[in-house]
Amino acid sequence: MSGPRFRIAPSPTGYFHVGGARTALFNWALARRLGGTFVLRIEDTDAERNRPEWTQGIVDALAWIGISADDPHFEGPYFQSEYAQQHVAAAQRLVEAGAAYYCDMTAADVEARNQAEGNQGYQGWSRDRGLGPGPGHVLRFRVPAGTTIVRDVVRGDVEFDNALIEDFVLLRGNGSPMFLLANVIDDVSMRITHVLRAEEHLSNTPKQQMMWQALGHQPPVWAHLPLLVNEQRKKISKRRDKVALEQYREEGYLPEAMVNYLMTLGWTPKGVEIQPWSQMESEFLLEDVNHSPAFFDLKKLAAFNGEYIRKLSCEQFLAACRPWLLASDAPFPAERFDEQVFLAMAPHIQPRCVTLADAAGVVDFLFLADPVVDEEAWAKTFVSADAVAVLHDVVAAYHLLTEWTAEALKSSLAAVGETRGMKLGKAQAPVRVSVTGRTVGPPLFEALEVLGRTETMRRLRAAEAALA
RNA sequence: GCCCCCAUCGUCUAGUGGCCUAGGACACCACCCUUUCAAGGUGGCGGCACGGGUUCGAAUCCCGUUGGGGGUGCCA
Repeated sequence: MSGPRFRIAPSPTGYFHVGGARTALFNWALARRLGGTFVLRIEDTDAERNRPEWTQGIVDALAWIGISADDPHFEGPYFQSEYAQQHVAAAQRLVEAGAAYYCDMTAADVEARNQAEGNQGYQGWSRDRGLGPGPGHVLRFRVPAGTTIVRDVVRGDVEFDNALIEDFVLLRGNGSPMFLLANVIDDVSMRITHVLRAEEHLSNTPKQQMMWQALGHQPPVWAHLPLLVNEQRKKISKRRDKVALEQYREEGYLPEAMVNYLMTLGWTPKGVEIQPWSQMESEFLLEDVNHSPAFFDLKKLAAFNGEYIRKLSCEQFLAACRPWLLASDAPFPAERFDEQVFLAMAPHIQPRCVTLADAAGVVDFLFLADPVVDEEAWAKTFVSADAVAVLHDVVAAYHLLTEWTAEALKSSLAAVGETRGMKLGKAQAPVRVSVTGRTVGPPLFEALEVLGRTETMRRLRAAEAALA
C-alpha cells in the first residue's frame, strides 16, 4: 500500500533555482518509474518567506517542466501552521527519550568559554545540568558517542565520527524550531523513503540520520547529487549566476530542452544526449549518477534549445513563439502581426533561433510599416555605385515580373547581377538592405514572396529615392 | 582550524583491470553546401592532476601529494 515516497522541499524565496529543478526532475523520474509518490513540500521556517505568490511561483515553475505533485503541502505563515506545532511536539518527544536537553548558554557564552579553554564549537556543557525549558533556553540534540555511517546510493558509505559533531540546536531560545529539525520531522511524518538532494547537505546528513534513529525510525535512502557550479567552480548562486528557472522560461527556452539539459547534469542518458522524457524516465538510475560537480553551461543549454526548436512543426513553433511575437516590447506592433506570413516563413526562421524570443527579431521587417534600417549596413552596401545600379535594375526587372514567386524573383535578380558581373551573393545585398534594413536575415526571395509585390516595390523605390 | 566530498579534452561526460592508438556531445578551427546569416555535412584541435605501489597488464584497484568544492549558525 505504501510505495516509495520522494519529496522536494524548496524554500519559497521568490524564484525556483535550476539546481532545485534538477533535483526535482531526478526525484520525479524515480517516483514515476517506481510507481511512487512525489511529495511537494514548499516550506520555510521563516514565516516571512511563505508568501502565497512565491509558493505559487514554485508550483508554476514545476508545472512548466512537467512536474505536478501527487501530494502537495503548502502552508501560510510558518508559526501559525500545524507543521510548526508538529515540529515542537517532536522536539518534546526527543526530550522525553533523553535525546535532547535544554541549555541556557548564548552564542556569546559559548564563544567566550571556547576562547578561555581553547576549544572549538559547543562542548556539551549543559548535557547533565538537568535544565528545563525557559526563556532563552535552547534545546540541543544529545549526539551519541560512536560513528554514524550514511549509506548513500550515489556515494557509497560515508563515515562520520560523532565526536566531531557538536550538540546542535533543535529549538531556538524563543522556542521556534530550526530548519534541520523541521526537515527531518516532515520527512518522517510524510513517510519519505528516498531523500535526494544536492551534495551540500551531505555534511548535515549524520545529524539528520541520528534524529531519525532517536525518533525510532529507519533512516531513508540517501542520495546526494553533485553540485551545480559556475565557471569559477563555485556553487551557483542568485548573486553571481542566472539561477532562476523562471528566467529561462521568460527568455524563450523550451521546457523540453531545459529538462533534457538538466537531466544530463550529473547523469548521462544511454546513447544520444538528446532524448525524450519518457526514455530518460525509464532509464534513470541513482546508481548511475556522477560524483563530481557539474558546470551549468549556458552554451550547451543554448545548443539543446536550438535543436529542440528545429524539431518543432511550424504550427508548434508559432504557438511557442506567440507570447514573444505579441508582446508589448516586440519589435513590431501586435496588430500588424500575421500568422499566415509567419507560418510561411517558419521553416526559415527555426534554424536561426537559439531561443523562442529570437524569432521576432528575425522576421520584424515583415510586420513593420517600414524596416528598421541599420545605418552601418546601408552605408557599407551602397558605398559602391554598382550596388545602386543593381537596385535600379531590379526595380525595373521586378516591375515587369509576371509571377511573384521566390523562384522568379531569384532568377530575375540573378540575371540582373549577371549583366554586371556579380554573383547572386553580391547582387542580393542591395535588395536585402532596402527591404529588410539589414545585410543578414532569412532567405531573401522567400521573404519577398510573402511580403508581397506591392510592399516590396514600395520599399525598393523608397530606397532608390533615399539614394538619389 | 576541523570534518566530508570530488579529480578523464576548455565544458558535460563514456569508461568499473586487457576490447583505449581513451569514445561521444557542446564550444572552437578548417573545408563543403549556399542568395546573406544560420542550419546541415566532412574533417581537425584537444584529456586520464602528480608521485608511489598492487598486477603479466592500470584511466580503471590501494596509499600519499597537490588542486578544487562543500559543511562546520539560536541561516535555510
